[in-house]
Order: sequence, then structure tokens, then C-alpha cells
Amino acid sequence: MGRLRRVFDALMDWYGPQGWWPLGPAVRYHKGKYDQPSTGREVFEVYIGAILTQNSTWTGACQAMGRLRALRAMTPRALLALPDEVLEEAVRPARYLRQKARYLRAIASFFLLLKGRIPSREELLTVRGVGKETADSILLYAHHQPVFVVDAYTRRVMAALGVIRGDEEYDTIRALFEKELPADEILYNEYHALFVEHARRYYSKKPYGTGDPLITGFPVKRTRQKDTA
DNA sequence: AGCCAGGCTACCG
DNA sequence: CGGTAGCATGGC
Repeated sequence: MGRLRRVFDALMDWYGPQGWWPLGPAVRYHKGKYDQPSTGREVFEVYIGAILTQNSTWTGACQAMGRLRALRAMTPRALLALPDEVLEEAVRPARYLRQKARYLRAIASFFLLLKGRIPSREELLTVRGVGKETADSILLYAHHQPVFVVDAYTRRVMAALGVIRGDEEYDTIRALFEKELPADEILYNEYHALFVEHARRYYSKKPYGTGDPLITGFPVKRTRQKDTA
């Protein structure tokens, strides 16, 4: 039963590889070797990006990262050395500058303690500002662990397709994907990115899912959403 | 002019 | 527990 696989194939067919976290052009995707962030710097940039994009736009997060780069503060030590006002000003385009400045400090300290080790999900969740989606994003996009990232878009799309109700626990939805799909880092990477690409088009404004070709083109059984449970 | 971003924490009942 | 207010923005 490859429902989820078919959805992936359709999205991949329509949008192509997204090459997220964006370590290099999508070309490299086809070379089989997904360009892995090997240096500590690149890994740390994913940590930073994961915080900065929370409930925000990628453009805003990029602007903030550009400011940090200009300040030469894309390493944990350099970031921690910034005065509060400077760090907050750099974060501004990514929203919640006060909060995210705190979060960035927390995760920079955490990153230093790791000394290059890959953290567990539980460890990540102890960091202030790191919730489930952020933890999973870091595991997947920075450390290449086969963890499926669930976000608001994932819920909307899958609920519209009748695969879920939409109010399930985060971990329930993650488990569903990880059960139905092979534990493939690159697959999860692209899938999540494709969800974002697709949902930005059809699931940004209400009513969600209007004109979604997944719905018109993939008749998914939606007849018993309510009666079980 | 609104509406909406790739959430998280804290605090409420 | 579940539900939600609040969080120092900027682009389409």
C-alpha cells in the first residue's frame, strides 16, 4: 500500500528535487551522493536556520543569516560573543527577535558541548527553543538521520487527502510516514521539502486544498474519516 | 490592507 | 493532559 509513496512520486514529478538544506545545487542529488555538510560550520548553519525559520519565511531566515555572516557570527563561539542588541538586530528579519536571539544562544552552547557528536532527539528537545519539528529537522538536514519531519503543511495536505484527521499527535504522524516509507534520508529530505513547495501553493489560504491536483488527480478514499475512533 | 509564514514556551482550565 | 495567548517582522 504505497499511498504515501505515490504522493511523493507525484510531487517529485511536478516540482523536481528541491535540494534542501540547500547544500549545493540539485544536480548533486542525481549523482547519488547527497552533498553532505561535512564541516562543523555547515552543520551549525543548519541548526541556526532551523531556529530562524520557525513560523517564519525562508527569505526572512536567509536575511537574518546574511546579517550573522556579515558579523562573522556563523560559528557558535562568535555568535555567543555578540552583545544581545547586536544579535537581536541580526535576527530581526526572522521575527521574534528577542526569543530567537535567546534560542540561538541556547543552541550555540549546546552545539559546543557536542564537540562534533550527533545528538539524540531527546537531547535536542532539552534545548530551549527546540521543539519536535526543529529537532527532527536538525537530525534530518544536519545529521542525515532518516527522521521524517512533520509540519503544519504536512498536516494540512494529509488531512485534505483523508490520510489523517489532522489533530493527531506529532509523533503519531511521524510514525505513520516512517512506517509506510523506507528509512531513507534522501527520501525524507525531499518529501518534506516537496510538501512545503506544494502546500505553499495550495494550502496557504483557506479553504485549504482548493485546486490541489493531488486531490483531483489522486482519488483517495475519504469516505470514513469520522466513524472510526 | 490584510493575511500569513517550514513553531515554541508558558500558563491557563 | 489539551488548548491557546504571546512572541519587538516583512513580503506578496
